[in-house]
Amino acid sequence: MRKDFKLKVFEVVKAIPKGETLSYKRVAELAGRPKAYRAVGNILSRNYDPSIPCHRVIRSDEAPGGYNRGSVAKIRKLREEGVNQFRG
DNA sequence: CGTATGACGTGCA
DNA sequence: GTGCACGCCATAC
Repeated sequence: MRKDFKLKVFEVVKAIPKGETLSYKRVAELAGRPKAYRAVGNILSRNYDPSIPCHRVIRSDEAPGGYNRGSVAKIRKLREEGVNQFRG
């Protein structure tokens, strides 16, 4: 069911280890819909959850993408965790 | 139920 | 290297 995709996305995103980052496409693949990276960002956006490290999810271009709290906060958090500049 | 949107990704000029 | 347009999927209203 498509709904599982959402739950899966949350599981995957929540499974992201500190200091690591996954691209929306990567998450979509792990979630089971390699072509639903579009929905991944959509889900995180429409369903922002404080228990989900969605800030560890970035674009495939190493770009921070967006963030409900502001892209700046996203980058800031990543740097705080150890991600120097999305360049691993 | 049906329509429109979006925190994306890839190709081409 | 940069900018524009299309496609693809699920969610929310």
